[in-house]
Amino acid sequence: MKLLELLSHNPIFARLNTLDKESLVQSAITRNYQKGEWITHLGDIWPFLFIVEQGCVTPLKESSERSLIVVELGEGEVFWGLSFFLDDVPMPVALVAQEDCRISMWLIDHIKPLLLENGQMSWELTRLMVQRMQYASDILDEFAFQPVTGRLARLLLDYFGDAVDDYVTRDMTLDEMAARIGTTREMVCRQLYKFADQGVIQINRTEFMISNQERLENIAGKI
Amino acid sequence: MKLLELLSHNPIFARLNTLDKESLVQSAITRNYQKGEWITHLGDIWPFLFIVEQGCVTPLKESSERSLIVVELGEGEVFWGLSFFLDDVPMPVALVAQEDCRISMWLIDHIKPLLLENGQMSWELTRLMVQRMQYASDILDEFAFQPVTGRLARLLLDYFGDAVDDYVTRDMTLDEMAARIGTTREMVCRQLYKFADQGVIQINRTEFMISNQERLENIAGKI
DNA sequence: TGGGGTCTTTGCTTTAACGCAAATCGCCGG
DNA sequence: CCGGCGATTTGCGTTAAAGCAAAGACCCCA
Repeated sequence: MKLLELLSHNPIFARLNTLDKESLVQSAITRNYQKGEWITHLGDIWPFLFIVEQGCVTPLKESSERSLIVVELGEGEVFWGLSFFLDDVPMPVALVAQEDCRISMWLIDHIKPLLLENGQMSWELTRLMVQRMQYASDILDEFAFQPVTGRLARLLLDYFGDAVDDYVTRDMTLDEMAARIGTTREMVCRQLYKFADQGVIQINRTEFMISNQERLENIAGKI
Repeated sequence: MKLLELLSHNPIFARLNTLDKESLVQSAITRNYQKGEWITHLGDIWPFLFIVEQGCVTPLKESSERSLIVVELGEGEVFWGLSFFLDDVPMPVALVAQEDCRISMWLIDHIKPLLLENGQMSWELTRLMVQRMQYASDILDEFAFQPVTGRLARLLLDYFGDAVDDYVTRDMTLDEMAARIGTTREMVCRQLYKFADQGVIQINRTEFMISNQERLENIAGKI
């Protein structure tokens, strides 16, 4: 989809008049990234707001040992570096291209005037932020109250939701699952086979299915 | 401090004209709460934005077993229920009066027109949200990457920062510390005495001091 | 001054999570 | 078809965290 069209479909930009939108298209810095490429690193001062034009970007947290995939940003989704809004605040996540992708980004100077002029745009941005907070809050809940078992159950439901009573290929590596729930590949593997022993899922080296969705939800939902 | 004065000192409301501010004071719902009283519960639909007039409010997360104190809101600080912005989204935290306190709150109808009219106000609200996100992100970092040891070290530094080489009374219970770092009172107690064994802090039943700040920061900072 | 209630401390036990290393499997290119 | 590479699986040992229970210590108030 073309950038102008993407903007028109995004709640934040949709209500802008055509002139403003076209001016945004003009001032956008558009870049392509290859799968696995780093768009920016954790700790960088990266004062941009961007929209994913194509592909998929994942913000991820990193420590010396492990990394944690926080979310996936697909086509049309908007994200920002904190220093877009607050001077000199470093990125709390790195941004990595999950697949080949293209993003368009802006510096504050091109966006702020629009926000100040346009109450509806500010309002929609605020709402997006509230949604993100809700999401972050859910993640924190899981880490604070749920053991690995529960977090993995939730991941399986979210990611393999259409594998209920139906084999699908395992298209996420153990390492990736581990990164999404904050543990190690070995733990994930063991826990998967423990689920299998309990009859909740069926699994082999390459395929996977959920055989007892209700029970899996039960394991995931004990918050 | 009087409500009007508080508004004038808060970045979000400061730039409003006097008339708008006075109208806000008029439309505010002001309530007093006693220490320990619940302002709202987790999961409630609570569509208010509020400012703390007096005292201290703590948002806290709860599961069946444990609770987690996320932050403290002191005089002049602003907070909101998610359903202030997004219909029917439940509270991700409960709100409890940490001390006797008074808060003034508004429904969306009294605030949204101001936000739409007043770009500067929207902008400041957005900035506040970004700050809160940064804070939330730090908390998540700790839970994802730091063991109890590290989280406790950080808490001691944040909360007893002025107890460096100087005894202070232990004015936070073990249960409260545990709730702030997501563990149990026994763990906190044991870990405190482990720190003492290592010479990092000194502690007895009623008093406490940090005897080796640098080392404590080192323990806290291994992210 | 004594008793109840709350908070702290500690020993013991159990469980969850982790780390390392070896074995195994599946796939891809030659 | 073979070899190699990366991903998966599993066994084993270790550490971190939690749970339970009992023993102290402190404070408040009658």
